[in-house]
Amino acid sequence: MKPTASYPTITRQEQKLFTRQKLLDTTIDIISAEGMTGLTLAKVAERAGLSRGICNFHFQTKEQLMLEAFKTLYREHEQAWRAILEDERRSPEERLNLFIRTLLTPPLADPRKLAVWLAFWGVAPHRQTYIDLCTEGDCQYEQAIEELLRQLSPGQQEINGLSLKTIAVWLTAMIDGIHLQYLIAPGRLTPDDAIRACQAFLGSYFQLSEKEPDGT
Amino acid sequence: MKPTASYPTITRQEQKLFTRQKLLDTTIDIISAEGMTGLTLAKVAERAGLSRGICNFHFQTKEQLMLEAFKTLYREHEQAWRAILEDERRSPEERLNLFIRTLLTPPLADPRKLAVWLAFWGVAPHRQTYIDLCTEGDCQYEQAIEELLRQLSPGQQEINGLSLKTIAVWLTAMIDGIHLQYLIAPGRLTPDDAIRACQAFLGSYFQLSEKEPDGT
DNA sequence: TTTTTAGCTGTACAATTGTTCAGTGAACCG
DNA sequence: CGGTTCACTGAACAATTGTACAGCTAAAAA
Repeated sequence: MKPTASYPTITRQEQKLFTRQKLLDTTIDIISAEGMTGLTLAKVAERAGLSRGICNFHFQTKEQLMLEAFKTLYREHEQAWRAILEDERRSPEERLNLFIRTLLTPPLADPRKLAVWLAFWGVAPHRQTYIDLCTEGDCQYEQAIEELLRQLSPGQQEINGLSLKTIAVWLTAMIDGIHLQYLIAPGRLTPDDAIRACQAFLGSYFQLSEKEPDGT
Repeated sequence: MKPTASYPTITRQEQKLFTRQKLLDTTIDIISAEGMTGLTLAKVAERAGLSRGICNFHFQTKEQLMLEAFKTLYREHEQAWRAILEDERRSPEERLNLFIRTLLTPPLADPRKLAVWLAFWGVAPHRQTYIDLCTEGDCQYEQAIEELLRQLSPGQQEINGLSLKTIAVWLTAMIDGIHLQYLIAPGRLTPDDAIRACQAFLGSYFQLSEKEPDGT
């Protein structure tokens, strides 16, 4: 199959970037559907409609391809939470609520995407590079949450003797745990319930107005 | 290598069970060290000091071997929490504290073991058999926690409008999330901190006496 | 003892793996 | 236009994969 010869001819540079991205997308799709053990360079190439050696051409090695796919995932995630946490137009409380809701409901928290995260995490403990990536990404993530919590409780550095950083770490742990539950025990925990769990957890440290979208 | 010819000769039946268990242990060791992608029947056989076809002989297929290893893991885990949660000699509060501490500190919560859990979970979403196993195991687990919470708040079916079951699910989500943090961001969350997180979380629903082992 | 049984060996096999690389043809540029 | 560049091809590679199975040997049974 040849490069899609569209009307306004695509430059070679664009074509390369386009193919590269397609390979990354395909990689994530396969992992999502079949898990880490189902990922094969041949499969990626075939599914992308390209030739066998294409992955090595773009990424040299399979390891590199996986790492790059992982980075893509992290970038998407970062973009999502930044858009919410750092949105100055909303009140801190609004942001926190929206943040929780966004992370615990589709499209961010859909089984397909979560499966990829889990698959990568399952590999991460055995590769320092992955751990480094996680550490770096999660650090900024938690700092952003901490910052939001700080805005939520102006002046105070501690709540009930706990630093805001600690509470931020706890919240991320809780969110990750809920994601795991979604995957491992589908249906056990409804998104609404999960949101309530986080709000209840935070409610014991901050005064949050119960926001009911609609009354019964 | 021949079967270890000990002094009191081992029966054929015992030998078979022994070998079978050794293969399962080796499987878990390899997954722990290299992840799911590092698991190979040849490697298992070699590391166990046995011949190539041994895994197929005992488990027919690789899939079966993995499933059986997963079951072993679940059994160990179940044994651990049952010993604590159902220990009638301790007060409910003691049991809850011990339960949390046990699940969040070594030897149960050591990186080696957690890595295996994570590796299996990473595969689970793609095999119904695994999910079924998880669902079954987790159900009993959560029911046991719920029962303990019930003993902790006698008479009440709800707390702050939340069912005890809901709180039990939340607690397991929190514990899983902490386990994930241990692996993905080692050192970020200390066991002491993690224990405090759970206690703080539960503290907003139950009256628990802060148990300080030693004062500074 | 002799015969039977069965746990295990180790070779063999087809399939698949990640990776290499000379070749190709279209985009690029002077 | 004509020469160069380069994204991509696809056959070939050695290595490794899961699995099958005839044969061996020591335990069990007769």
